[in-house]
Amino acid sequence: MRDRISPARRPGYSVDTVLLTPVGRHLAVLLVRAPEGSGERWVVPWGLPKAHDAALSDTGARIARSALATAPSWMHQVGAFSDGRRHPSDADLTIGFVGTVPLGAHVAPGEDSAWFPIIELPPLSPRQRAIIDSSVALLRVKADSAPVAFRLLPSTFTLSDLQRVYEMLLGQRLHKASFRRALQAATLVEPTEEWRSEGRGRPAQLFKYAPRRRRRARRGLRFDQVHAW
Amino acid sequence: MRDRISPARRPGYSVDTVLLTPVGRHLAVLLVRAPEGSGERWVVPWGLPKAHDAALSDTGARIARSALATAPSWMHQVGAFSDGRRHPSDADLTIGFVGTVPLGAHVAPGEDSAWFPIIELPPLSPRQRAIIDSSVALLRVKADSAPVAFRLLPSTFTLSDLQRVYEMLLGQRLHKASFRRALQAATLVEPTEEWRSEGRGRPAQLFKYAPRRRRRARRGLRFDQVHAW
DNA sequence: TCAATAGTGTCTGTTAGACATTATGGA
DNA sequence: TCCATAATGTCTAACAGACACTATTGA
Repeated sequence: MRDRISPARRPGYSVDTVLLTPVGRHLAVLLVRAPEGSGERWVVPWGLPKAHDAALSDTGARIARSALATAPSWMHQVGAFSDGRRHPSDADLTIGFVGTVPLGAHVAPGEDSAWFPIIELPPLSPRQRAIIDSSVALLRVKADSAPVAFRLLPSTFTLSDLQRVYEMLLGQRLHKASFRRALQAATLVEPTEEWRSEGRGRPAQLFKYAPRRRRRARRGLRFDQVHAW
Repeated sequence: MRDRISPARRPGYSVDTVLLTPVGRHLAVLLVRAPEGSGERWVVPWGLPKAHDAALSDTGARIARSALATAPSWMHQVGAFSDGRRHPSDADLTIGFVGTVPLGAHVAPGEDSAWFPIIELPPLSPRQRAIIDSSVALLRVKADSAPVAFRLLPSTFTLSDLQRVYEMLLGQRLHKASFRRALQAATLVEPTEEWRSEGRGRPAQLFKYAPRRRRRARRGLRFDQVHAW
């Protein structure tokens, strides 16, 4: 029993955008306040396709820009979702997108939106919850196949910033010396002339993303990870 | 009510199933003959959702079973596709699924369907081509995070079979001794009492998939892979 | 001065890849 | 017999992780 809206008027599909940015040691997702009496108090920014959206990604980008007042640094489709009963839209089908916002680049969200660490999400509709989970999983998968980590950082950053981003993407702490050695070997970053001092401790040199050469194939073979499907 | 497609309205979305099985040293995809005059001669098995499909995956599973005359050993959604002009259906939107068929488990396809190695695909609609490419990419990503490789093999197999499957998923040749050492460490397989002789050479022992314990976290960190988005 | 963070050098156990060797069948 | 494939043992260079140490700031 879905909402009593004339079936002919029911939208074909809706689009959700899961926007992620680093906050502290965790990823955070942008949620917007839901209208009163809609079941949940917070929802993922969503919308419906419009005639001038040539591609699916145009719809996602439009919704993201509207929620952020700026464009995300990266977006990717997560998939189509139909299970789970409630969704803010009445659509049977929702296409999910994940987007990134660089560290510190988000304007302070107003009263109608807020960044929630993914380990402390408020109650959400089952479908939106599933889309968020898939979005984080996708970002984590992309972390070691493409430098999506740098989309979560501004154009210059400290190596400690970068390590924290990798740690939140990989979900585990990393060894500092090993991290920097691997980074050196990968020639992904270049130092700048700038330094940044934050509170106590020695100031850190700022680096920029500057991939120089293709890495050679990974050494070896792994039968790792969970066995779950 | 979704199955009642009024003639005036185009269907909301179609579902494509990309079914993959090992053939020789490459993955092959099942294609079915297209009706005369439809633009292409071969198409990926596809269909439209029906009322009794509770979830998206039900539609995909139904289409796959119909094309195979059996159920695939594994299925996963690939995503939603809308770009590319032509598609066998008239739908603006296509949800793609990828499925696996174990080595040798496919019945000889009749005149109306055939397995094509993914390196020698016939002309296809742009959208279906994109869905195939994404399906293969998804399977390759899953190869080292879950033992999807075993879904491409029958219940017992030789270690050379397994290595060939990993090679087609990873897209590179592997070192035999290293492969077996890593496999041993992963405790993913157990030997059976059976042996199989194929042509010349020493007969190979048959193994079965029997994961015994969780692997410990991967050692180290990689900044590998391509930098392309 | 102490505390905190940045950054680097060295050592060691692990291991991926190379190579060699034996085993066992078919042609 | 020759050849092809299976299966395994050994060696070595590479390297992840541990540890220690210096450097440089703010409190």
